[in-house]
Amino acid sequence: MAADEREVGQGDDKGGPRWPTVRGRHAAAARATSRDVARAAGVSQATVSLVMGEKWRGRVSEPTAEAVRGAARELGYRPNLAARNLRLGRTRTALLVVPALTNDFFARLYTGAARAAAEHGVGVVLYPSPGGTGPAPDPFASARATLDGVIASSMAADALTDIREGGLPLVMLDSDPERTDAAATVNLDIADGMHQVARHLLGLGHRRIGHIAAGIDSWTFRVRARALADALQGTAAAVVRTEHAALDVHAGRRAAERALTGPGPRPTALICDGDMLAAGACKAARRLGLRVPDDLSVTGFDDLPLATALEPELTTVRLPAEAVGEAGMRALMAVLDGKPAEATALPVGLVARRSTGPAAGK
Amino acid sequence: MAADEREVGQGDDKGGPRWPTVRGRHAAAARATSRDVARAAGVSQATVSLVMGEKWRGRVSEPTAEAVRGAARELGYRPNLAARNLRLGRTRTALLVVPALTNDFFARLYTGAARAAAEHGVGVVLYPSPGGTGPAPDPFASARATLDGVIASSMAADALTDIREGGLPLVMLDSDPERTDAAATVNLDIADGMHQVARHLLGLGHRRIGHIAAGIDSWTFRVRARALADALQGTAAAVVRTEHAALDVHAGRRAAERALTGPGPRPTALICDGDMLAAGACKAARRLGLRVPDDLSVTGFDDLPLATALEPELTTVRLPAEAVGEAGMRALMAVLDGKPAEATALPVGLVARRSTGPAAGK
DNA sequence: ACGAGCTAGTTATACGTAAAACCGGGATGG
DNA sequence: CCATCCCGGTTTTACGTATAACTAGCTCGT
Repeated sequence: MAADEREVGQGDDKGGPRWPTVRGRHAAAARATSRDVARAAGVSQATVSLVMGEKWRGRVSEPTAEAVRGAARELGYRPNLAARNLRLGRTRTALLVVPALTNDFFARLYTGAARAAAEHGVGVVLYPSPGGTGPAPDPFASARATLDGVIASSMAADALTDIREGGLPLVMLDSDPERTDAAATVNLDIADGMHQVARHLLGLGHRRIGHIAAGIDSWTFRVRARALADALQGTAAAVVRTEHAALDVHAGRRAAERALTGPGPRPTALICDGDMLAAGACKAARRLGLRVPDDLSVTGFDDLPLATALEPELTTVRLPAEAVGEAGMRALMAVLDGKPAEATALPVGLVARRSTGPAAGK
Repeated sequence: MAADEREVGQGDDKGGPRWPTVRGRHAAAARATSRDVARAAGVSQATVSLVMGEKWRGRVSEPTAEAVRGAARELGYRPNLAARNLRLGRTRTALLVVPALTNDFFARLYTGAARAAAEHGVGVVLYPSPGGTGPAPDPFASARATLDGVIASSMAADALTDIREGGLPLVMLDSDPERTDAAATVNLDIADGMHQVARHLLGLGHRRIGHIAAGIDSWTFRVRARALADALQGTAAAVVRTEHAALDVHAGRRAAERALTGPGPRPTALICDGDMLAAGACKAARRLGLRVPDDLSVTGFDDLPLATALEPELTTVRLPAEAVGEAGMRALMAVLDGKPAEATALPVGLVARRSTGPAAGK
């Protein structure tokens, strides 16, 4: 075939119209195509596709297949994924939307999602929704690949409307299961986690509890406040103080100082919506001359590496972030396979360490 | 054209061979193509392409362009990126290879790279090289997109050989600038950082120094050890003890215990190759009844959020991780624009906090 | 002996986009 | 008054792959 006589990456030599080569300036030395491999192996391009696609059993003889593989190796052939994606109409790529990776929870979530994806032969593209400044482009353009589906954390709220418009199968993480149009949801049983914290502190005799809450309007934090109230309902204990803070140590310290120095009786325990906040609360206690856990018990949420780096080590609620990512990816795979939507809730567990103790002055 | 008469997502009606639709099972309700938009707007597909590509000035009249935009909006048209990538032979996508995102340094590095990429209208795909178990697929397959270039941390060593074979423009981060085939390199001035640490401790009167080193064979850690030796050369101080540890709190604590309880005179200061290790060292000190910084000074490396969460706050070397990511991405963009390769070195700075103090028993 | 079935391939599309080349017709210039 | 240029498009083609449909040659059962 005339078209097959051309050199790798060169235009053909017919008299027809010539197009300048529109490759990137660094075209990686004109990659070999399946046609180049075919020519080198003396077979048709279709045969190369068959062999490379592992679908050649009973279609191509072993010697021919080996010749193709040899030629491919020789030429350093790698299939052009853009072409494959176009042909197949699917990319085996999922988009993961999270607020920020510098938050360890989401980094772990990504890790789990990536692992589950790899098991399915799927890639993961990230869209860290730009909460701060910076350009906030179309998530789909930002993820420069066509996508098969999307997994989104409800905390990446600012990107969600764009994403719904994408019309792709969507798995929501940590979102209100009551009111979501997602194909599936994966949640943590945050309410149970908060109940465990409350029971733990009640058992230690605490009656006056402070809540250092995340100053973020997100389902998971609303659930925590409600669950805490529920758990203390009908007991001798109560939330005597609630302070809101951004999710970092500094903000946590200041919120804890407010909680500990405000009017009324001082809490004997602080429940914090995150380990960072708890670390801040510990610093606040130290500043105020309170010992943890003797004078003040502190609990966190997340079980970051930080929790065991602190002194005393933090009593906290372990959130299985990787499991969330894995479950989310598996749910997406199920949806893509046409299986019915599901709402998964993963258990969380209190990890009692040394930052909680019997209530002081009981 | 007969081909233009077809319904969205349907095959044409000619008598020719019919192929079953090979789209994903969840084909997102058969997305509109540029041809559909063209038909709706009463123009040719080429015109749609012109208008959507923002290259229509002087080629398409304003009313026509507006009609196209209207039709596109109406149909929810989004260009098929796989097709665009195939056509253009470039994807505006870069691959970032890092060891793990759960390491805050690399999470920040990613953040910076993603920001710089967004400024160039480029997307970033991650390949967290699987240091542990799990499937370790071809990085290029894992990133299910064709790529314009690669940015790789030298710490993701296990993936590097595959990557070089990809033949893509490569920017190396934190790698030996002497011996790399990368198109550009971005490094931190780690040696200077270690010199600053050494000077700081020398100034505080420390003479016996322990080094809690990362048990990872990577350029950055080799540089640290060498720089530390250099800095102490010709002074009254010396490294009296070196212990290696994995980069986590627990390993750090055990290494520090070895360093503090081993034979010979006890170090009065521990220089740690990471904040996690330093946190472990602080725990070791507490276990051994040593006060930080009164009895033992401890320094870290990284300046993680952890550094200010600890008590006392950690003296450490701030590594501008985001700047590394940004510089790496900018270097890649420059390489792709055909600009000459460069070797960038970014400054690092000591942050003196409370975990270091005058040498005990001087 | 001969058609059916199998083997080992080949041929012919089509995916959706970008853009070079082409083209009708009105304005313009000499 | 005719050649030229510009405007506003259209036609055509190629990117590289996957796969349905076709086919030549061979085997085998009856």
